[in-house]
Amino acid sequence: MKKIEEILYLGAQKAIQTLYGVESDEKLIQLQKTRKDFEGDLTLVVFPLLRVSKKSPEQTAEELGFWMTQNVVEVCGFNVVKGFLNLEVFNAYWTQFLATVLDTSNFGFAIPNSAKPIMVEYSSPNTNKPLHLGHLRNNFLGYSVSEILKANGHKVTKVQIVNDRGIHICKSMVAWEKYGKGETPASTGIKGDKLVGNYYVKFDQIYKEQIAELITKGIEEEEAKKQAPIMIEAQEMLVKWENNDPEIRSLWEMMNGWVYDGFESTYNTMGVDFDKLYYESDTFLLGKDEVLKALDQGKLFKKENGSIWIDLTSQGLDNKLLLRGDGTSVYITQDIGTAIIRHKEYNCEEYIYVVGNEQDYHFQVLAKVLQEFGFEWASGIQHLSYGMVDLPTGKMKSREGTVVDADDLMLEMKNTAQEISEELGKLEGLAIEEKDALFHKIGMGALKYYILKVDPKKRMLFNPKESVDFAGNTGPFIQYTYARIQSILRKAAISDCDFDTSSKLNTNEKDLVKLIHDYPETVQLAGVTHSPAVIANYTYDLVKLYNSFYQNVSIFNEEDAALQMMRIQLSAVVGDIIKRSMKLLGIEVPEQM
RNA sequence: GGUCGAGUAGCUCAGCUGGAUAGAGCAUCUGCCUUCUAAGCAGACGGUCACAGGUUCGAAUCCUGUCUCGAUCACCA
Repeated sequence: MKKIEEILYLGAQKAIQTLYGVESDEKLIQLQKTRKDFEGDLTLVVFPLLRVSKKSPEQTAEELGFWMTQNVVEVCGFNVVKGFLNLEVFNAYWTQFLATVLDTSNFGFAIPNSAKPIMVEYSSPNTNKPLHLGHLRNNFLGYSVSEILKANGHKVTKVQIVNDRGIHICKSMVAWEKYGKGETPASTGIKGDKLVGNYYVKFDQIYKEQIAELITKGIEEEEAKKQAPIMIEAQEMLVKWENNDPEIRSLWEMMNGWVYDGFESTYNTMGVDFDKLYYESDTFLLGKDEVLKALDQGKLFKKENGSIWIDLTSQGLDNKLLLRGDGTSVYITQDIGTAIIRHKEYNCEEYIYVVGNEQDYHFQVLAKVLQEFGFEWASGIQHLSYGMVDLPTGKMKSREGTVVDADDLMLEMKNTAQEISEELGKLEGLAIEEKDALFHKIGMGALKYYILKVDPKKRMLFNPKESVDFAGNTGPFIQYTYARIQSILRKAAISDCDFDTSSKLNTNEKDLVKLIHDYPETVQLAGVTHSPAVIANYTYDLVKLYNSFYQNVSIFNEEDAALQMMRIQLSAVVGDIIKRSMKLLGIEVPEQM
């Protein structure tokens, strides 16, 4: 079925040709949705046409409106307000469109695997401390963008790079060795990532004490930081690690293992997953090799102290260090190796890195470096740069203990969902496990929606009070509407009933159908802009409209059977779109709440 | 200081490649449950779209400058 925009565009083109003898293009024919306050469905802005018509705006609009009403079947009327030609579309177009949607599965989505393969990297935590609120935004974004790209027909591979090596994990290891007394997650009942995180904090504590002590002995602060014994131990441990010291390696493996167990449980609660995990410890050596190779090829330069650099000043960037003087690798070295391995293994056309905007410069450099190295596919590297999550009190700071733990937050959301649900008391007939699953759905729905409805690139404020709000523009509001629709569908028990396209749509219904009409474009827009917020906002608009319809129009009291069926089918379509849209956000939707 | 991003209602956010009187939610205030789930609906109140210029039939949107905030410019990750 041809879209009405296209039909009207072609109609307008013909009208202009006939009336003014001119070929027209997108610049001249500007169609847009008619604003709420005016009669009509679509509006042609005639200002750009005045040059051609050589008449007043009103007169031009009148002429075009008249011509189109006569010659375009779908147009049944028009009105003119200033330079705006408001066109009215026949009811039958909308009802037929609705019937088509009913016959289409996954309306608005592209055919799976019909578009270029894309890899999405997200999450990518350090293994020295637990996940927090910032990681939640990252994970929700990464997962959702992957789903949205799939809906746009892309074959998507979800990956993460685990930053499992480096000085940070050595710090936790040193502290555990010295003060851990053999504690394990099993012996303490503490979640693995939390336990390791505790020792990271412990390290910092001791480190500070030692610095203070050295300073009282008259040593400068700068120097004290270098001399603190526990820091020296950590650095020695890192060297041992790089030299494959078996004891250190097994301690490292054990403690990382604890962290992975902890992370797995957190990812589970979050409802995110990965097709493939990469570990920095596996990829950094390749990165080193590639850098040395490029040095041989004369693409890099070496300083006296042996450090290796790339000159990107011709590209508007600076000189960038790729390998330290002592031959050890830096952060970007590893990213170079990882990128190359990934491309070998998956040969994608686009690589999306979901990483905070604090690393904008890093990814600019990474793409340039890989291109300098001769990897053409590096032009497909894209940084999905998202803004930081702030608290009402300001930035999250681990030193000030204002970091919001991911596990704690998710549990709190679920508990709030439970409190509110039980207060409302609509859950009779649900088993305990079903209720528990429901509270999880609602709690996570609230949290994910709260975070994803904001444009990714913008910094966002996380207000704990607002986030547990379940009314208004929230996830639970959308879930609630879905549950309402399911209640209707259960009662109606629709079979594959014929749909009568002669039913006259009222304002509520037509508004809904028009919005449904926009769904495919919305999914595409979310895909090209990598923005779940586009889906979230669309869904909210749809749900708002539906609730208005629901409240103003009775379905089961309708005597006209065809009309009643149309309303039920309309509800079914809305429910289906809500469900699939929420799935794009990683949010589940309940049958009852 | 250089580079990048942001600034829209008291608060949190929408506003696509320029179009009509700038929209939601929260908060405050009014109504609506004997009818398909009131986590809802209908309404009121609330704006110098940071500021100043420019481009044009028309600017929250594009350009220039200024101000404010954030990020970044490490042999950190």
